[in-house]
Amino acid sequence: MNDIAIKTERNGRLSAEDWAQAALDMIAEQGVAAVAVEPLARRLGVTKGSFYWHFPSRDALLAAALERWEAVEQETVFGQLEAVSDPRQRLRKLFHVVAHEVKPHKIYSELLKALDHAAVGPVIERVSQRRLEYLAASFRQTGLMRTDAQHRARLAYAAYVGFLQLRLQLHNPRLAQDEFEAYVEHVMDTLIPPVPAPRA
Amino acid sequence: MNDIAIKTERNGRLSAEDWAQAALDMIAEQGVAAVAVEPLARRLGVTKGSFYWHFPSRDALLAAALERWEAVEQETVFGQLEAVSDPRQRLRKLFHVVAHEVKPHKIYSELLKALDHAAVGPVIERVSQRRLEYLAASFRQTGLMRTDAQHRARLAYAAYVGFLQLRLQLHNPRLAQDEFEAYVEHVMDTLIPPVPAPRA
DNA sequence: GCCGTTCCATACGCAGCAGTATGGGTTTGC
DNA sequence: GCAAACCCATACTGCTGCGTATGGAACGGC
Repeated sequence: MNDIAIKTERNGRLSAEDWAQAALDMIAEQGVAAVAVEPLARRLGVTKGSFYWHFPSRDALLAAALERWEAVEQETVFGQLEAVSDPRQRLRKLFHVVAHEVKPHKIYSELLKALDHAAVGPVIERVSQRRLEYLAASFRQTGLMRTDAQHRARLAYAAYVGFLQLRLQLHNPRLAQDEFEAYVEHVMDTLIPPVPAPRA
Repeated sequence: MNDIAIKTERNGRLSAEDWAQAALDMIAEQGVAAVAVEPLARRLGVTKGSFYWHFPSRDALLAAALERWEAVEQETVFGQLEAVSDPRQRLRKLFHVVAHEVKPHKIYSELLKALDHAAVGPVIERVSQRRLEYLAASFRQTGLMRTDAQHRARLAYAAYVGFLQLRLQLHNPRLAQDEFEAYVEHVMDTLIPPVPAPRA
């Protein structure tokens, strides 16, 4: 009784974008491998006949979904940081946002797991590269020399990726709420360079 | 011509351990989802008839493979560090080993990707917990207070996990060999606390 | 209201993997 | 050297997903 309801909300016909969005939802929930035509059709309340009118193959759907995701990925997380001018405060806000808004990163996490897939690899490559450069630029502004800023960006980004992997399934979830806050503070104190002391 | 050779090297019969090892090899190469009976049988130069004598089901094979892995996982990486007594040197050696011996961590990386799997989750939970406690204890010995040591261990371990994910497919591989060494140095300088200054 | 386009259902063939049944070959105990 | 346990091949069934073919319903222009 849940499978049919989804379609009737949107009266009747589907578009290619609907299928791409459904594929992204499926990726977020169960990963890239779960993007299958017939299960998606069941969820949307239609049959394969619908799908193969909009797309020539499953791979085409995956490509469209990834393209759609990459297009809107920009403002999802890093868009909230435009306003903050101070690099340290911007990095702190970034860490805070990443630590608490996990849902938007679900798709990215699942795509990382499918890095070996031919269609996924290049997308993650580009997105990660952009984010790394953004991080490196921010660290550069905090006073780190160029290579150190790049290395610190790599370290912070690796910690971010590992955090995504380890968070969902690991340790008791809500008992350690404030302990988690303390952890985030520790991460920021460790990775964000201190303000240079004013020369006496 | 490659599929048949593997079996004939080991003359004839297979054991349950052979199947478990083959499953682990498959996990290292193509992930948990690739652990399928018939492909493994083809690789081993036998048929399914062999498998279903040793195991009642595919899940049983996965469970046996995971049990085998968890049993030998201890000495694989962390066993090399028993000798080093100085905590800072031990951490440095750990970082160095992790950064350069990637192959042994391939299985762990693939198991992380399958954390949602019912049979994989508990194993990773236990292994990660043990490693985290080892890390926390080492950081504790460097002078960090207990909570800081735990947080630093989480951070270092998240960086380790993210490193595993990002390494294989990302960026040009061998051109940045010495740049990579510089990165590892940066990570150690950032995460390993300095020796406390002798009181003047 | 007619027709062409758009969208979808039904029904098919094909392939890959899980699991079962059964019989045959090989080793081992004695 | 014989019987019993051991190990494997063959030949099935069943399920699920991909892709195709074809016809029909709904919607749009006019």
